[in-house]
Amino acid sequence: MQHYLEGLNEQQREAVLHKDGPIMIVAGAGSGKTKVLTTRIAHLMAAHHIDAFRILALTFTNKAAAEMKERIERTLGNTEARNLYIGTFHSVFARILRAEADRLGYPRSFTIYDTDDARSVVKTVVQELNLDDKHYKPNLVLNRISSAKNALVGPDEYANDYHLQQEDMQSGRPAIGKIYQAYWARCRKNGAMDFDDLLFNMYILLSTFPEVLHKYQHKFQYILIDEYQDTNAAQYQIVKLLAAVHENICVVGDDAQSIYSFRGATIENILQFQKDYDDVKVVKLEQNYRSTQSIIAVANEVIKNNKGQIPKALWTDNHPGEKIRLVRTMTDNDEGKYVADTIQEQKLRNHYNNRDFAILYRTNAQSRSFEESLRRMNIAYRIYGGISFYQRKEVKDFIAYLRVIVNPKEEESLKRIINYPIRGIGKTSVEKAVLAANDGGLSMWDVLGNAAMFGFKSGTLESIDQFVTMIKMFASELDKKNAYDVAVLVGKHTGIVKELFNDKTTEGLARYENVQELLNSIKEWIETPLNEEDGEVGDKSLGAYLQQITLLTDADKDEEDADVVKLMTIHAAKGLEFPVVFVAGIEEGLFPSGMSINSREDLEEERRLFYVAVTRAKQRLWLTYANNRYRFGQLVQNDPSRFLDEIPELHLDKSHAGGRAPGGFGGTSAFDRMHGKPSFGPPPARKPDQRPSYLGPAPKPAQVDHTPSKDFVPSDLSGLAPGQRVEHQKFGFGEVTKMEGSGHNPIATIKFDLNGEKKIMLNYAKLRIL
DNA sequence: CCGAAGAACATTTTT
DNA sequence: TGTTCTTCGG
Repeated sequence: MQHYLEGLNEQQREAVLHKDGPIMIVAGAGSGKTKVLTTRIAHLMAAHHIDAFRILALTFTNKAAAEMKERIERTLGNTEARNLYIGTFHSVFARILRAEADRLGYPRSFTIYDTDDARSVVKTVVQELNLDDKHYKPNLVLNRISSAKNALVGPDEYANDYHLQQEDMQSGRPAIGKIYQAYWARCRKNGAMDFDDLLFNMYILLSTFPEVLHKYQHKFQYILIDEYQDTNAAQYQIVKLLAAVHENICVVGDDAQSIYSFRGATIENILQFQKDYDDVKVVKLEQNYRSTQSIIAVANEVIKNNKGQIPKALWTDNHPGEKIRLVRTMTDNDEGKYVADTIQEQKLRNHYNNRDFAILYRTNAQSRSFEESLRRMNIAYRIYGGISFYQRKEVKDFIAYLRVIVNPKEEESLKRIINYPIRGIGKTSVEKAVLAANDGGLSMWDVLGNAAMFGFKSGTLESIDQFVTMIKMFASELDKKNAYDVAVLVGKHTGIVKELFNDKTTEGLARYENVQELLNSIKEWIETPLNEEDGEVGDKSLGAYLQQITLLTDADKDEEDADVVKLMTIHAAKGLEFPVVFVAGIEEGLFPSGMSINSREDLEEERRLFYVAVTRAKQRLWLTYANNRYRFGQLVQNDPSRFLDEIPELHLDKSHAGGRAPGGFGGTSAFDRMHGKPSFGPPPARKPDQRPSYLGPAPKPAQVDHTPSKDFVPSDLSGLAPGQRVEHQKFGFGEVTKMEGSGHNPIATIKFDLNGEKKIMLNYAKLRIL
């Protein structure tokens, strides 16, 4: 009975057994935090008979949630854990917002915008306000709006806030408030929420509808929050509301691992937790079960340079382990090569598999040199982060169709697909529709549905009508068929799948496969069993599917045990562990990032990031940096990171690759002599079709300008046929040799007397038939 | 109206 | 270096 308690140490057990009232678990890296959380939930269910439906667990990634669920199932030996409310803040709130959408004036199947979508809405809004998007850069504006939302500052409040207005004035962007208002309104009109809205609207829902608040306050008898140090103000307020009745709130976190302040997270939440509730139980987990003593020592040495932490001492009983290897290379390419070589060597010497290695870096852009060298050595790898599956153009295009079917008010997706595949509704027509919509207070979809009233010319009108009919047809199929069948129908009926299939280039093939994979994922989603009865959660509609996938990262769909080296940013590595870790690019300006060296707060966050990176390693750790690195294609010099100076010499082994001379500059070492040359192998061969650069750019074929005859009048070209002689405004006289192209886009090939053979698009060019 | 080709610009980090 | 925006020719 309760065998699951046996593997716990004293503090862990204390955290698990504490039943009611607030508890804060300060959990150092690798101290068994997930184990405590899952055991605690299992214990609540098994020993105290708490219904799974009444437990809310908020995690940082979907993957962590899935893992926890699985572990609880294993512990309890049943499938009750499926009924837990467990997931990221964003996905759990999306679920609730879906159920309560009508109260906020949103459709149930509201669209969730990812960052790209949001950016593009900002851009349109800026343009519609007649502002310069060179000055009001969408990214910058969106960040500002995002921070406001994360601080629960709404658009009107923002626009009327003296202090914020002053700030925007001083940065020369006084119109941000206006943009925020317009952006907010546009999202509402589109029936869409961005990531931040999922939090903000959840807060609005709870704070304006007492009966809703009451419902969820009572429903969630126990609340657990992982990675509490990375919660922001909005999340904090929501949690406070939800926990107010039962006060059975358990937060787990480590202030030393707070690395998301750029996303509005505030370390204050965890530092202040004890003041938020009476009688907070505090448990500290300080024993590390993950890493060697050397690794823990280095982590501790570095992090102690930060001020204002919760006092704690991370220690371990583990093997002392090897010293940490510090490696300098000449360039980032050498760094890549060194790491790949070392992986190869370690595999042989210490019998590691590919999956035992991780390469961690500060920025996504650093992945390239590692990719290249790993590929060259035939070592399988996988990159996490970067462009996720659902962000690829072809996937997004397909998803846009599905979004429009479910929520036709949604303009971004509508604009994306209205002329894909090409159906003759071009930019001007779209602009016209948008303008008409804005003038009439309608949605673009409404305008398209009544296109005849808005004076489109007949050809366009026909295309629009066909398009509208098609979307309506898809939508009506949704009542009869499941999401997968409808998606397949969309692929067939629009011709997208066929078009991609016919593209036999490598990229075309990949695009085709991606769309197939998307279809498979829908199928899989349909076939996964629903949660038990819980009405507001489980529905297998297309709308629910779409909401869910936007919140997925590619870290979430890990083909587990694939034997590959993992490459990711340090942020993405949070919560993970690997036998062997390489932390790369430890240079001033890169790590710490050049953006963060101007304030103590930012710099300390970089240091915490370094701490996170180091503590991912279980057995062996390499720290690498390069003297020179390509940035924007330009070779740039970097100094070694200040963090390296904070590591006492005795923990380091510098013998492997040049080491690092005291004071930061190095003499020539064996490694330098080996790797000092900028490149390996034969010099890059010039592509055969490339002209040598000393010849200058290839001369353009001379063009003979033609002055049109005085009586030049463009003829009606609908009957144009090969053999006819024509006059072109610019190219002069010639003979039609061939006709091709489709109905509304005919192309004639014409052999000109003076300018050679050219292809002419007839509905553009002006020709006179002689 | 559409694609190709050149220019401009971009790098923190992510739900 | 790699992507996205703009321009231009067919």
